[in-house]
Amino acid sequence: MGVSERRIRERLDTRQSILAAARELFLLKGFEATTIRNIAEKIEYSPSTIYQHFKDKNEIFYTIHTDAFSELVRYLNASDIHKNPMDQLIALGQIYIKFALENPELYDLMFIMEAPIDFLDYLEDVNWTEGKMAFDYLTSVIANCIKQGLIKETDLESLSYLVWSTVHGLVTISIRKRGLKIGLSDPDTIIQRSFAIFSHLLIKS
Amino acid sequence: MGVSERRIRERLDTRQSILAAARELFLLKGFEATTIRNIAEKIEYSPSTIYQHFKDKNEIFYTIHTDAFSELVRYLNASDIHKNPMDQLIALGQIYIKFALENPELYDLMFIMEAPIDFLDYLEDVNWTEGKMAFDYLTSVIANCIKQGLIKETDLESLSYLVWSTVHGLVTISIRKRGLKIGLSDPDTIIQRSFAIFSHLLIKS
DNA sequence: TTTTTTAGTGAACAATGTTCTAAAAAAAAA
DNA sequence: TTTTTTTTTAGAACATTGTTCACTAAAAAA
Repeated sequence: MGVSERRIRERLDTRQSILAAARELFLLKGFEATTIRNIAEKIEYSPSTIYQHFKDKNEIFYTIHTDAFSELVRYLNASDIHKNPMDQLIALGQIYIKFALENPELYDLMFIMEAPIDFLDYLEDVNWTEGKMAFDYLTSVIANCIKQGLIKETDLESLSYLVWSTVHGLVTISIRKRGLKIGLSDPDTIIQRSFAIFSHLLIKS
Repeated sequence: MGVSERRIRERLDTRQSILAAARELFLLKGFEATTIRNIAEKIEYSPSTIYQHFKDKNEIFYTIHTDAFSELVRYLNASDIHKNPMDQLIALGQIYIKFALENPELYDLMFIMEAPIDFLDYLEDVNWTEGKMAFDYLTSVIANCIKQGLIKETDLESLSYLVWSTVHGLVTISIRKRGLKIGLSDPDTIIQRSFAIFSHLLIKS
């Protein structure tokens, strides 16, 4: 009898609908303004039902954050069309920036907000798998660059951290609205230009 | 009669005590956990008194953020002991990083959190004076480097933004706890190393 | 048909930022 | 000194938040 299978399926469906509603509200109005009651109303359940599927609000957004990482990684993988690892590295940076600028709220959730990391802390999980995988990918591409003599040999970990930090810095200043308020050029343009300069610095090294 | 002067002084005193209490609680427990009632209790006033001095919680933290900028700028000014603008630029970066790592909560408030910028939005103020002044200082030092041929001539705005982004990225990954959870070396060390690599890239350009 | 398990609800709790009304205190005016 | 006006302060109240708990309805298993 496939009855228990159906129940599992139904349970997964409501879980997914909670996530979909949460994500939609989050993209529309942000984290704080997305309340459990909002989500419940949207899926036509009572607020307490949500707590049957998620421990708390943080877990909901940790899950959304994980999904967003799948999307980012899918994006990043497109960089492997380049044979030359230096080209791939630059493509990687550009894709990363593009993702951040096109999905600022998701980027915020993944790399700035406290909610997902707080949930990780609650799990007493030391490993942020999502982030680690993306970082390891970057590291491997940079390792190829060094191996082929395209970048001067230096400490791989530090260099990878530098590259990540740079693109992260470029986009977060904009996302957290520190760029505009300073009378700079259009965020997108200045980010592109700055990244171009950084790329040249790397290549020439 | 100096009575009104005294009243103004007293008013300023309570205002300052609100700020001091808010700052202390904030450094101890963070933004969310610092409640208006907490602050009121600490200075032995009722919560509503606070609203006679500040429009809302955001204004309190906008003010703290402004004070923190004074401190940062005082720090940064120490960089002018260097005659060589390239040395000064590197010192600037190191001081900036030092400030961020020693005052992570303040740095967070100044460059990551939404509260101060939200208050700026409420004021309909387009200019984030505090940030602009610090950025202009950086820009002027970089301009000197270019003038003296120590850095290859490029778009000044983009290069300044790149330098700021890089150090900002280096420290914010750590502050928002994305570094540790990835199995990297000790945050302080890796930040130092990455910044050293970045400095070399800049110099050689 | 009865029992057990599951799904779902509504009311309630404590805490939050904020506002409003009224009291108390201080200063100014008489 | 007494009265009036202004300023300070407090306390209660409001709407909203995340979250929990005791209970009901429904479905599945026995």
